[in-house]
Amino acid sequence: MPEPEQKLKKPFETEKRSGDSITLDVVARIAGVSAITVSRAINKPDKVAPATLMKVQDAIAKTGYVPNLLAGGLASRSSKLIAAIVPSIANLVYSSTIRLFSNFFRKAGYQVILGDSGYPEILEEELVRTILSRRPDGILLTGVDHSPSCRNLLLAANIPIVETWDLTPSPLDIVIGFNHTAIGHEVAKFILKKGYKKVGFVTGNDSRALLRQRATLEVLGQNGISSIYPTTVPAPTSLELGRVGAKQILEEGFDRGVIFCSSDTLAQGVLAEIQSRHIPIPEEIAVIGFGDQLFAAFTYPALTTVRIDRERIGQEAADALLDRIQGRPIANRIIDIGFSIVEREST
Amino acid sequence: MPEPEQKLKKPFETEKRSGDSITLDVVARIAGVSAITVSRAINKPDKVAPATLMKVQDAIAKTGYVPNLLAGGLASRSSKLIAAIVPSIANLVYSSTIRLFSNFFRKAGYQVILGDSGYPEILEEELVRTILSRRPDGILLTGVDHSPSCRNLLLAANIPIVETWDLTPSPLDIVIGFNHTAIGHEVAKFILKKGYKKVGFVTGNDSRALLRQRATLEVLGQNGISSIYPTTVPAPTSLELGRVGAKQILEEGFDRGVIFCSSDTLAQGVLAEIQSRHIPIPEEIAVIGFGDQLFAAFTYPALTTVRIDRERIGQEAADALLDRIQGRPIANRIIDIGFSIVEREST
DNA sequence: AAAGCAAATGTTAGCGCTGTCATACAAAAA
DNA sequence: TTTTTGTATGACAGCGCTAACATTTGCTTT
Repeated sequence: MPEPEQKLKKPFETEKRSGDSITLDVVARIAGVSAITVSRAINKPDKVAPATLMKVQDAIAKTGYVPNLLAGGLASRSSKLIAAIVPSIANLVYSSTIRLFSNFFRKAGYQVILGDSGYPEILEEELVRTILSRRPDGILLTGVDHSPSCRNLLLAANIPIVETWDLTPSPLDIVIGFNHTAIGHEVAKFILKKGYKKVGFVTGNDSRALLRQRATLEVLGQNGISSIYPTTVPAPTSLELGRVGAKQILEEGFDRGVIFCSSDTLAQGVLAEIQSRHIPIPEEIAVIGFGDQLFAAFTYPALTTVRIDRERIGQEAADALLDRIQGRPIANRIIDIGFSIVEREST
Repeated sequence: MPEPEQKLKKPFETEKRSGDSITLDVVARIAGVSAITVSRAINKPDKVAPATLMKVQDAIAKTGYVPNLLAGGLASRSSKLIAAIVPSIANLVYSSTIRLFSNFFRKAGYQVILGDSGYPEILEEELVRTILSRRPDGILLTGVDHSPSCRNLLLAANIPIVETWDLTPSPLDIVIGFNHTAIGHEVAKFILKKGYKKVGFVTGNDSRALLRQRATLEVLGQNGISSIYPTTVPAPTSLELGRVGAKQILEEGFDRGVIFCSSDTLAQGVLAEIQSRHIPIPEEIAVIGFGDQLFAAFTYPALTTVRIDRERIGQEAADALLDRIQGRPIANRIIDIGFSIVEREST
């Protein structure tokens, strides 16, 4: 174990209002040009003569200058910041999409800031307010339900907005998602076609997941399936909660049929619980997930699930947002990316 | 499907340099006070008389004023931004820690911006430069290996820095992590104690993971274990890659013993691959993971793994960073949070 | 009643950058 | 040669806010 006390770092001399930081002016003086020329050399290099550009780049390298985007954003009224609000960054469903989204915007010269709306103690409005105080050039939201005051706040910001993961006839600006009710109906038809007589549900406590369950039940009911075992588990789904849900269903006497889970993660837990009881899958109990996450094809048995093209949500959202930001017209304000049922070994 | 063309949102009138945005001055005029009083009402409400505070709050509500933190940060030389650089936000190992970290800082009035260093095409230095241009008040890094120019950049920023997930005798500022070599040694001892004769490795291509493997091999070699099946898989680990690694080991003739994986996710894939071949776990093949993620206790069979207190990394990092930012002395610049081996059903 | 003091509020001067317009200068056109 | 055009650069003001200092107000103290 190394000695904790090496050379002690100099304490952060509270250099507020010191003047020794390296600014555009410093670089300009060293390069022998004016500040605005340095600014141009950085932001619009084609507007600067090659020889000047070189002088400026030398000066930047020599001084280790790092531009101050707070100042730049204030002056140009463009922060080069995109905000994304997701229910939880610790959920692969969202974070993998956000990763693509961020990477796309990075290439376009923007940075993405994340807001996590999954803490029950904070209101979406509060989150949005905090984020808007950074003056993002665009914003991505998850879901289409917002309180009236939140809607006002967003509209007043007068920036491009994309709502995702759901559909609405009246988006704030642009919406990219899919139809949860249609998914419920299709899953029900799939269940009927496969001939399962008993149906269990392990559903996360989330409005969209509950919507899917309701839609599935509707069609199932219309077709005479009445042996239903619904379970709701708390919102951020996990493998553990999948096991908890499955345990509950099993203890209620469910012995054969199919269990429809509101996420692939829950389904993974359901698989584990069933396997721990040595019940054959899918011969006695079949399992359906939701999302078609990367791992769904590689569980044992491989998971039948509802495929959502999450990459496409991220990509379409990024494209639409960037088009709006850069003043290009956009083709559609409402984009339905659809879904499909991927049948694998668990059914 | 709803008609895509509802009332068309007014195009974003390029209101650059318009004067109609709501600023402190507007609020001040409506409240009948000076701008600085509004500023104080927002940031230091105890410095303002209750009656004045109320007037200001009314004016804010009436106007829908949202402070501009770009301007505020520029003027106060404090952005209220904390940067966190992680190898991938789409990795639960990091994103769950970051979530706690962000939540802590949110309560303290800071926002966390994320940088994803996991794209091979971008240099850490470039990422750091982008992030520093937002003038964060503190920065969290993952890992302790940085190029010299990156170190200079970070040091020149003169802000508190926490390096995590590893240990070094000479941190940039503060380091919070654990000893990968010690883990390798302990896992080797555990393997020896359990009496396994053949040892497979499924290791992600990551310097810290490789360090652990090397340390394990060292002790194993010293104790006469020579039946070794090492596999390396590409860097962002996944369930799929776990299966790929296991398949490779199995095809090389590995038939009984233990497989040590560099992440729990890989281990999950290894479990799936072994199960798909109907080989009993742990009777014939045992599996050890790394990280003790939430799901590790709930797989079937439950996973034996190396427990890292990730929450503690996040919490200690947040505490140390905030202490530094607020000028409080910190007790230790080097914090070793240790580890433990959690034995479950897979060994 | 004068002096002293703390709390509340205001004035001023930037923070570091970029938009806008002005200017300088060289090359092309007349 | 003079005029026109375009390119490169610069001066200046101001983005919206807050630190620092200044002033005012209403008190307590002597």
